[in-house]
Amino acid sequence: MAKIDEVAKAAGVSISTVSYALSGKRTISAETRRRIEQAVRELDYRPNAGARMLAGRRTNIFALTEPFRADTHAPAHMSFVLATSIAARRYDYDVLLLTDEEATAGMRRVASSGLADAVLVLDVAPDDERVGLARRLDIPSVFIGVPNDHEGLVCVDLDFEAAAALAVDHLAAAGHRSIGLVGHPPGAYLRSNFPPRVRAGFERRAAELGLDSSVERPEAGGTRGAAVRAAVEALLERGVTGLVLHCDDATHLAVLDALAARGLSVPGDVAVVSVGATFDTTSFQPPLDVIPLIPQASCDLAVDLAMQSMTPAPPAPGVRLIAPEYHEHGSVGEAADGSVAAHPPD
Amino acid sequence: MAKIDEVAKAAGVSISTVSYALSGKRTISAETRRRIEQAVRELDYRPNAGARMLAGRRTNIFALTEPFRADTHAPAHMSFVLATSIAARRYDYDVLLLTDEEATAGMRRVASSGLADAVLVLDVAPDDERVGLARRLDIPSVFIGVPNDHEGLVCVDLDFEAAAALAVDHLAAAGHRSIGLVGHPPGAYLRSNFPPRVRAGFERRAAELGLDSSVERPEAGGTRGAAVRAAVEALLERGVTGLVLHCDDATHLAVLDALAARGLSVPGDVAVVSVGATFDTTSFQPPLDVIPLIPQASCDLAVDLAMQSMTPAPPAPGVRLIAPEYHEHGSVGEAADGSVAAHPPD
DNA sequence: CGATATAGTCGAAGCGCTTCGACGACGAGC
DNA sequence: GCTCGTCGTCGAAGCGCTTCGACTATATCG
Repeated sequence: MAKIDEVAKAAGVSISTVSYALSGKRTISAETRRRIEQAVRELDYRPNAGARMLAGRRTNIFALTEPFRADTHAPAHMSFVLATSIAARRYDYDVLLLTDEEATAGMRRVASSGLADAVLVLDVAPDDERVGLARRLDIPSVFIGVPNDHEGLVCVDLDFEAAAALAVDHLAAAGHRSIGLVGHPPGAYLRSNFPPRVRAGFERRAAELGLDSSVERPEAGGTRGAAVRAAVEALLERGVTGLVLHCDDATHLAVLDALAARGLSVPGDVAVVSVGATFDTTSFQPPLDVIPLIPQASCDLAVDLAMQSMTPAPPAPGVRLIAPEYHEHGSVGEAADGSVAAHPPD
Repeated sequence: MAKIDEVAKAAGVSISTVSYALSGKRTISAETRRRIEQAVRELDYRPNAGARMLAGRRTNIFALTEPFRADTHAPAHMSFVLATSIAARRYDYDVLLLTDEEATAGMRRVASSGLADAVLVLDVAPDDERVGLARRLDIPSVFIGVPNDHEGLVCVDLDFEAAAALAVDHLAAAGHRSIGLVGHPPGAYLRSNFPPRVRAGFERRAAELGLDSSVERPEAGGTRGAAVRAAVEALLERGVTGLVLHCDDATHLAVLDALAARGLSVPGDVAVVSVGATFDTTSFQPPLDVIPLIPQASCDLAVDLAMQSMTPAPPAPGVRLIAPEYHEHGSVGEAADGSVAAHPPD
């Protein structure tokens, strides 16, 4: 717990010189800097956080609001929290966690007590109460996810619509004329911002290409995949030969099981593409083509934007969509009827 | 962003009176307090965090170190993070998250820069590098989990040994003479502190009661429960009629599937007890008896101890084990051979 | 009834840092 | 040779709060 005056004394310079050497905000001679750095090392000096906040008007802390509701899909959300935390550390920022009811109230508290320099908003609902609050806050915020009303906000996310459209493109290019989407349960469409966007992208592109399309949104868990099985049955009965999966890993498994139970092979009889997965789709049997949701991509960008928000030239409000990437793993084959269209785009 | 001097002026008192009224550290007349509180409300005053830290030598922040490694079981760990955060808020404390590589290095950084008042250590490995560091830190720490070498540390956890023993007691009381443990995969016994404790409690009590006992530790995931099925087969071949489950939810499902596939019913043919689950075991088919791991219990106690660590009378180092509780849901029946022992111990 | 305790309030001294303005030294330009 | 600008450094003024000691007014006691 050495203090800056001890460093100054050890290096034979004044307190302000130490401060400038450490912050780099004024030029310091190489020799002086060397002596200061050595003193810092020898004394294991680390500036006091409170003093730094008070004098520097900067906390080096991001508040991360992530409700962690009971129905939150833990693995995906944990990935985002982790990715945010890692991204923040690149700029020497720490992450303060606001969960549960405090996810909203804490934003106000933390902002007006000057505990954080910016707020990162996770697990964004379509109609999120943190939207209005963010506009009123006197520190910047960045949303990872896109609420319905996002005017004036800085948002970052995978382009889920484009991702779904890209999946449809690949199925269409392989000759599939009737395709199905296995989506999240209906409840998720109210609580989360992205399931509706996947669905919209899926249906729009299918319509543009003149494909038959259907959507099923089975409840996950429950009686051991029965709902998923029923959903798959329903899609197959409508003649679907290409499947887009936007759901959790257990539902992925259940879909593959249901297909196997019907004696259908992937990609022989049915083509399958996973969209927006944060988990590894290559460990399924068979490995699945995927347009992944990469937390690191969103979180890195979000943190960059948060940093920029604190400069004199903050980023313009608006939605930054990350372009989807298609990863082939062999789960999409030519449609059985042979009426194959052109090659997959790109 | 009103400041304390504005509150003082609005209430017609001095700055120090406002401070004392807000902290309660000196007596303030009812009338004065009323005027101050009103001014605080009208100005929406909130003390500046940095100034408070600097002057008060207290951050109102707990550092929470939780590595979130790649193989971390997300739902369980998220529950602990959430429970800790909620418990901390009860004392007006915020939680700063240290993940990944920073889980260790961040402890040192946060402690010596005075960014946190105490450290809460999650996801404790048997041989955890944070143990040595915690001893050297100049702020207190509380471990949620018990490392092998815990001398001088304050630790909190479910009494996993007693929990496993309690499960064995119930199986024995129902007349089961040959019992099996389905534990976490072998790797988890190195990374986590509690699987070995469950195993030890299981084997010790089985030996004390003169039961035949076997342990299987199937790899989870992978080829769709094949390892779990094999483990169950192996146990059944050894004549096991009572099963203790200490594993993730997917493995629970796989075990029940494997039993069903053999045409065995629960509790008719096989008795099943789940130990240390953080998930709901009543949604299985059938609902399972359980000795749950309740994150809230551990985290509340941990936060209480952390608070007490900052008083002039810190808690004595040592392991605080939380007594296990048995919840009956009908998955344990009398053993088939009829040689039933006494009733389950309370 | 004077000595003493107690309640209620205030002023001022920090807490450890950042940053502004100033100043000396020195090289460049005229 | 003198002025000017730049580089490197320093002193000191805060940042907004907590807390110590002191002071007044009132209550308590022998």
